[in-house]
Amino acid sequence: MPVQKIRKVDEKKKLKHKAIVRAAIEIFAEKGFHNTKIKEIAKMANVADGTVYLYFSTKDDLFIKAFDELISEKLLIMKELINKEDTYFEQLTKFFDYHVKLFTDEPYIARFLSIELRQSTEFYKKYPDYQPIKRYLSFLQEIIEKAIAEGSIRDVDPVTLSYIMFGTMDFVLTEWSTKDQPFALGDILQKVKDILRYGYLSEN
Amino acid sequence: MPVQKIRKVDEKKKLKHKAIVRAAIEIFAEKGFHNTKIKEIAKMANVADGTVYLYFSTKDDLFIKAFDELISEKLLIMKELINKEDTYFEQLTKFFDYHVKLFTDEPYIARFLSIELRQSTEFYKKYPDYQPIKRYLSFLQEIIEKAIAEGSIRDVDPVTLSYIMFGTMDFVLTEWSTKDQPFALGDILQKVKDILRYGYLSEN
DNA sequence: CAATGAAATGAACACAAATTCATTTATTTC
DNA sequence: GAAATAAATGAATTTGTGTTCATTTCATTG
Repeated sequence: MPVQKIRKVDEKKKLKHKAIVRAAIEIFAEKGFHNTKIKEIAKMANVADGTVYLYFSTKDDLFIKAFDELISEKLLIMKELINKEDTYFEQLTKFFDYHVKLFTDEPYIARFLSIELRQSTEFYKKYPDYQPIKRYLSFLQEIIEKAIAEGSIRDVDPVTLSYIMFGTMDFVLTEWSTKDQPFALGDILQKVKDILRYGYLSEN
Repeated sequence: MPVQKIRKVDEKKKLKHKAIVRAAIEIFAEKGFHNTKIKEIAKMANVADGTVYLYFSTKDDLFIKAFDELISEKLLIMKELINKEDTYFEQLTKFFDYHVKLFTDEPYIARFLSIELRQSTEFYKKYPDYQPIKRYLSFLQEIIEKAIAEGSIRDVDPVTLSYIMFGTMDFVLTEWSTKDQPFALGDILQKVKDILRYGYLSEN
């Protein structure tokens, strides 16, 4: 097997690719898909407008790939973090915290997630295969299934619970990021976890 | 007090206004804000392009007013329906059902709600006063407060519970409407209510 | 039933922004 | 280090669509 020569161009290519994606995420997040100009992304990534089209075929393509990379990256970190927990119950509990942490560590990320979720309705028709949240939800559902098997949570429908968890966190994060952080995320998260654990029925 | 003469034009005006709004809701819902052309709305409402601008100052304005009217209408119906329930606990329970009913009775309505929720991030900066979901959430929070006072649900934070309920229903409806009705809404709704009532903890 | 004014029309305008491509610059090869 | 190849540039092109406004149609009034 011949030693693969590492060409200078290839390194550069990867760097540019990354720079464009990062810039894209940031600006898409801030302004939404339709208010984002390729010019702006190019500028932030320090490349010419045309260069963007050497790496991505269209604006749609850039958006899709940017989001895909973001989700993949976050999912990877999530799996690493989660797998350190001893029980599946703990994994489920920590899922809330890590999700919020991962999608708020840079302030624009949460906005990108919520924007994307909506935009996806638009993309769904054009690109039926594009279901970026799916993997993320599947992972959550697996944890739920294991926690049920473990006996630490009761036998609820994993899909339903995943919708509740994700839908809630998404709405909370959307409110939070739209309204310029009107409430302490940690507090509300604690309350969410409490309600979802014990339900809202009176104890008696 | 002189008897107000009902002028033919005034009636017509109201009719056109309504026709444009209805068309707007339907097309915005189907295509999202940016993929909707005024021309199309005009066509569906059976008016000329320019006529739209006699009733609404800009496309933004039309979108905002259309959504406002939709929410107002739905909220009104919701209040009527809900007030027939005897206990606040029942009101809270039925809120789920009515919400889903109201936003799925015409197939595009749910999509409009979810699109709007997202778009609002974009509009929020331009029009800070525009917070259409607020009234709806407030109403839900009032019911929660009363149910707590009544003693039928435990003393949870009303805002948090309203986020859980709304966020969950919104995500469920988004999935449902995006994916061309992949699951029976009634079934999943039942499961959602069960989890939120009793929580996901094991009974023992 | 004229005369007046209001409402409606839709072709034309203006402009923003995605994409292209002829040209320039950088990298690799022998 | 010269020739060949690859990458990058950004001005120019193209396209799409929100909005305007001169003109036409319709409604009201006395």
